[in-house]
Amino acid sequence: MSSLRFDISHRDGTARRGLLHTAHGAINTPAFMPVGTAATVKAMTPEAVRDTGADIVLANTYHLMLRPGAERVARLGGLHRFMNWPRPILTDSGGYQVMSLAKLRKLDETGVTFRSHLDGTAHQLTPERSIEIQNLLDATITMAFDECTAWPVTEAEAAKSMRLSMRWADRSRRAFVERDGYGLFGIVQGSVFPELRAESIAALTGIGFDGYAIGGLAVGEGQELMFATLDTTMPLMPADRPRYLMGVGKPADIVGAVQRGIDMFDCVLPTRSGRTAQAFTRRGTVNLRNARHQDDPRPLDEACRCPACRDYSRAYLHHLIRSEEVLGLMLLTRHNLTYYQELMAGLRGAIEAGTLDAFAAAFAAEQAAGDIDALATEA
RNA sequence: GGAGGGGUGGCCGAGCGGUCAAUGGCAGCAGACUGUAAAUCUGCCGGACUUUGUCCUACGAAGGUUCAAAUCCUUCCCCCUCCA
Repeated sequence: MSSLRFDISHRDGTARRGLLHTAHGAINTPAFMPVGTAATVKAMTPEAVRDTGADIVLANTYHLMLRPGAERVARLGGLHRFMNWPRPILTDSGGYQVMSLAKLRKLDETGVTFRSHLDGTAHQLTPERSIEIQNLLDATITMAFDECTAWPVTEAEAAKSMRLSMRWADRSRRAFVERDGYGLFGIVQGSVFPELRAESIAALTGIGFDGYAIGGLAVGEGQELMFATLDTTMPLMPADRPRYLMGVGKPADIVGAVQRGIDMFDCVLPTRSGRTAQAFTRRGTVNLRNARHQDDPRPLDEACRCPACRDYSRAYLHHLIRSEEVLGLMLLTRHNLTYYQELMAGLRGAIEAGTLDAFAAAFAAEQAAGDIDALATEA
């Protein structure tokens, strides 16, 4: 019996619409979790994050252990109070940094020793320490410590990496302190190899987790391979527990993954792209830095309810980006996060209505049209 | 009046006889971004063409030296610093 109640209210094909109950409030699924690595969703106030429709945000063990330090956050009352986000928080275990900071770390059976990207000092992360840190942070959902298998890999390398992650998953489970409304998720690895994914799922369900994540995808393999991997992997995942596709993704990735039964997502794309001038829209992406917008008085997307679209012109957003003004980052991040959350709301509504396939088809058609002029009429 | 320094592609600024259509930076034009070492990174950036190449026009202006000049010489124009 898990301490995280997960109610699935609707199904449409293999997709599910649910509610995950936690100590910090409920999460509507399928859910998108904005990434707030350093205890902040960059360029956003927590109020603004909530206003986009987010129920939960993600923070990062590795970054927060280096600065400001897990013990300090604990002394200050935990992450929710520290960052003024009273709702659920999921913390990544540092497993992604095992991959992304490959040049700065040494890995062995015990765990990983990182050289801090901030000051070069050495810091060790083991499954036990990662779980302890996430406990100190007061994470609502704790992630097992794993190695995000890089791409490309041979099957032998992927197997070795996955099996290490499974041993670490067992240690993570043992280190986790059960509390009501808190949970621990295991992470399925195995790259794009169906047998390895199956072996990984068997290992994790044997240990028992409150939710199951799929890791090691969207690392360069491409959407087709990612979906193919989900197609063979998802039927083996426990049906009554939330399923979380880590690090995904582009809007089209999310739609396809929801159709395949994923309940939770996180991705830096809406926030990072918001800081690099790229806006996500129903008609695809728009680069607001492009000269074509400099004289355009129209809103980015007339139908969008976010402040960037509601109160400002494309020309002004373009000017802010060009001028490297902070407001430009704020507004575009706000818009992208709003777009992602509206997409999730649309997916949830479609599952409730039993019209997910039609929703996905309409989504794809509109994205393919790619005509951003159609988003706006002169105000 | 005297002494000296300098004028380089939109801007700043290297180069100081050939490997220079000319390092860098900025600006400009695009592209990328998927559990965030990212307000970052990459490409293009004199013109034309049959565009991993060829040909034009280019380093204040005009002449000159040289097989060869942004680079050396002469004159002129303009800017800056210091001394009177």
